[in-house]
Amino acid sequence: MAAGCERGDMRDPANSQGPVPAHSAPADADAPPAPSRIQRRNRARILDAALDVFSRHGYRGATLDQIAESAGLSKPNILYYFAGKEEIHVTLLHQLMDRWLEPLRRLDPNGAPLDELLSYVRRKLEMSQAYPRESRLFANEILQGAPRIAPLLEGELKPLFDSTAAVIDGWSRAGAIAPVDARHLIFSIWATTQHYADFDAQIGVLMNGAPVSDAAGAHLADLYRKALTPAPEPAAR
Amino acid sequence: MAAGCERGDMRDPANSQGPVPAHSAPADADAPPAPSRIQRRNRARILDAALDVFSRHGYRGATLDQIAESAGLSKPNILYYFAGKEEIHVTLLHQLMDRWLEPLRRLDPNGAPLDELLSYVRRKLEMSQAYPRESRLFANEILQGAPRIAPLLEGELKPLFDSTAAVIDGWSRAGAIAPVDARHLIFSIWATTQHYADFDAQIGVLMNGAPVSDAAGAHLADLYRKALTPAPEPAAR
DNA sequence: CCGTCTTTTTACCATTTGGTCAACTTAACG
DNA sequence: CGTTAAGTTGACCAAATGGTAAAAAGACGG
Repeated sequence: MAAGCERGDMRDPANSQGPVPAHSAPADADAPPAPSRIQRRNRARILDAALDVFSRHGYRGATLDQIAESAGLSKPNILYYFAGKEEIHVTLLHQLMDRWLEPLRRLDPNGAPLDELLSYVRRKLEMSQAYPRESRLFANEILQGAPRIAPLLEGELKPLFDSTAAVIDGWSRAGAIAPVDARHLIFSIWATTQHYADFDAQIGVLMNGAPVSDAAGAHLADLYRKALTPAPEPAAR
Repeated sequence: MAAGCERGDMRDPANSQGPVPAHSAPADADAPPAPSRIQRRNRARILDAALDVFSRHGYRGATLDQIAESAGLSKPNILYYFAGKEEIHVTLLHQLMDRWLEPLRRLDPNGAPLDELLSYVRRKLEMSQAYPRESRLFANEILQGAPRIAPLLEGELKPLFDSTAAVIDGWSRAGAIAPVDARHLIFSIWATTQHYADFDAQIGVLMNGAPVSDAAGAHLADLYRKALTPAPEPAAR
């Protein structure tokens, strides 16, 4: 037990390198004393290296030595910045969740329903392609039963999921889009977009490594436009 | 260098417990001498336990001790039946690939295009729900860059993928289904169906653990029927 | 009941891994 | 420049892990 407790020690897994109050004036009482330039640089290096390693090998398969080498720091030095392996992982998951929810947050309940949903699909796909490591990190965590991210799913993702589903249900009932199961629609969007990041190795084999991005976007736009465009008047036959 | 080499030693990672030639008559020269009842039982136990553990923790995260305990055997006993951790994993991947390709093989080029594709979706979803551990095992392996399954992807999956895509392209060009990018359609089907197994932990949180199977099937049938039903005559209007 | 072959277990081992510690080096700043 | 705090490192540990050796315990035909 005991835990050394005399480290660089900027606990708080949530913050990462987000904008820290630069003004040192008002002295935020108990707030950690503003990370130095070196702290910011090294924490960023570590998190970047850890993202590489965790996203490729999962939590248990990743080692501190790998992270250290990839970050260009010694292992004890890494443990000077983070209390342990788990804290690094949790920090990454917090960062991730923020970025991950952004496309969903930007879905505007007052926008044009079909446009909003198709834009959401596009943003989600772009995000998967721009941040494949984050996507794989998330997939790894969920595959393993979400042991460390479950609270975030419950506390952050679920409320947003529920409210978005409610919006889509509203659109659906109003006839602005075709009748759909909003929740399963969202699952489908997540599945199809993240697939390009998570199953990248498989796609590489099957497509002979040819780039895939444009065709994927076109295909998904087509798929969801057809699924969501409301049927015209059920009149004639 | 060395390698004990005096074990129960039924190498050949491909076979697993498939039907072994029961007739001991013709003496297949170099074939292993037909596994005993105990061998079959214990190998099956080990593979089942290993499937549990590997599918939850990935290759590197799984330990022989976990597998041993879950199988109800001692660790050395497990190594009596398999040459090492990797051989167990590879054996599972071979089994998996067989089962995994079955729904795709059953897609009939001479059937009714729309029915064939919708049946394929249904079978794939049923398979994901009946064998979630296999789905997760596969996802884990691909997420990690397919280090051990790449040859199987190239040798078994890819030919089937290519020929199926060609069939679908044919249907599409003939106007029997709507115009689609066959390869990305297949990716979408894989993504949406396997999502229910692989992201089960997330879905559990978001759906409050309520059963999901029927709604998922209905939603996917609807999604792909809309995507694939050919547009009627572009005549009137 | 015996001898033989298969199966199982009881110790081990070498390596890896997450983590600690005390000493050393480098900024920061008056 | 010198002092103090921040940052870094080599040397260690204890536990876990994949794997081995050899003896013990069954299974089984004769």
